Amino acid sequence: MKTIAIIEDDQSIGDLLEEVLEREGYLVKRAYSGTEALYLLSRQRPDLVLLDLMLPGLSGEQVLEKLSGVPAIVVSAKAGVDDKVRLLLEGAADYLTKPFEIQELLARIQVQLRKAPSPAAPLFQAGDLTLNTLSREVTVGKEPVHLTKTEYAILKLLLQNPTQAVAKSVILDRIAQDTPDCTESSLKQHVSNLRKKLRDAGGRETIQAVWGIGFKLVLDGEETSL
Amino acid sequence: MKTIAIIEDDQSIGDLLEEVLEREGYLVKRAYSGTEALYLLSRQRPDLVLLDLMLPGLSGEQVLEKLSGVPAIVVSAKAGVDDKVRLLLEGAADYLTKPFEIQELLARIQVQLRKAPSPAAPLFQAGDLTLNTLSREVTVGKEPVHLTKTEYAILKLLLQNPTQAVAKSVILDRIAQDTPDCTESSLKQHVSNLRKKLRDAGGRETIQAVWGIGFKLVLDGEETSL
DNA sequence: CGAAATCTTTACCCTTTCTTTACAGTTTTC
DNA sequence: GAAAACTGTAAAGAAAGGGTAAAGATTTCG
Repeated sequence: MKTIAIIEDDQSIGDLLEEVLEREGYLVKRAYSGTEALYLLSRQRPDLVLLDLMLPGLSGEQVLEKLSGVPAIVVSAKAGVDDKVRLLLEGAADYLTKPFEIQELLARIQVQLRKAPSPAAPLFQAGDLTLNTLSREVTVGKEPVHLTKTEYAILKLLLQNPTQAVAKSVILDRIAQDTPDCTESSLKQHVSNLRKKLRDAGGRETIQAVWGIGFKLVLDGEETSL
Repeated sequence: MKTIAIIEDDQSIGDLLEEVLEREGYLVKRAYSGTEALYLLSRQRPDLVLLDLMLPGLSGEQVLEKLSGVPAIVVSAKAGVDDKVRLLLEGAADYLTKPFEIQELLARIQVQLRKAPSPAAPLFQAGDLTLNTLSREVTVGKEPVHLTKTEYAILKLLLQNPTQAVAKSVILDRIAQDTPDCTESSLKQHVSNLRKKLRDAGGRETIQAVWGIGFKLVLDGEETSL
């Protein structure tokens, strides 16, 4: 999901934008002044910024300087060519004059986002479970779950083979580099801890035992009658 | 020198564009129909295409499909939102309605060209942290921080992969040219020193340990642990 | 050379993680 | 139906990892 920061002091315009963007599936952050914008940007890096020029606090131009890589679409009532040219040369990715058609804005947002270097999101998902192999973060819904190295390795292996039964010997094999001394009896302990953490984070029971074999991930409320 | 292809059937408009662009220092190629455009593009790959929509032969849309990566600014007399949206979503990088100010076109051309070869940002930022690879300066907010060679290398590596867990072995690998004898135990010492310097300069705690793996940079005030 | 800065090593404490042991509940097998 | 084999969870001790300080080793630089 892409994050878009709306930097706009006019409440009603901002509300409208937020509503439209969220309906399109974007995650929206807002700031109402230049200084607030800088604070917002310092805390997190959105994929795109919608920037109003006439801001209290810092001017839009000053905010623009601080973006360092995040594309910005300037949305302004200033229709003059000089303003457009200046902002575009100063780093704006695009410039739209108010009033504008919301459809055009959405299209131009897509243009900006599609050229972002989307580095093949290394994400594994199943149900409300998400595992990011880059940040090594695991979430249940929106809830982050802290896993140990071994638990992470187990869950990742299961997520790579959803709905398939994974033999205990295979699991031990694959996590051997992380946890060389793990035996079958400690494995069941890890699985138990893992299940508890997922449960505590609000997840359904997703790791199921396969009798005599190992474990598997169940996606839906499916039952595997023996 | 950048090459721009002008695909425009109107001779006088094309001449005007060519003259202006050449005065700006671009190398200009021309095509007067859709089919000619495809031939031109098959022979050489310009850095940017200026594309008129109403072409004899193939339509602008059809040309657009064949561009495969070359950014295109559509220049058209069609001012309707539907046309704009359609073209932008089909791959156009920008859309200008005739008549337009030549200055704005030049600015938008620069916008397209400047982002072409991902210009190896000399600046890395995260939160209130800034690292300038040209001057080798690191600041927390406005406060300059003096780092040793090793500390600088570590921080730069983390800033290049924000929010990603970076394995200790990877860090050791990447800083090996600067600090060949660094081991895991000395690495944690460097990280400790680095954290202390950033802390003393007023920074938040941004370098987080990933248990058993290495370290990562946290942008938000997000918590991964516990 | 000598001083300062930098890097590595050692040591210690604390936290996290892993394995083991124990025991209760289930399923299978005979 | 009972023994055997397997699973699930808890608790505790063992092992490993991380954080920091201090001291020794090395390099840098005037």
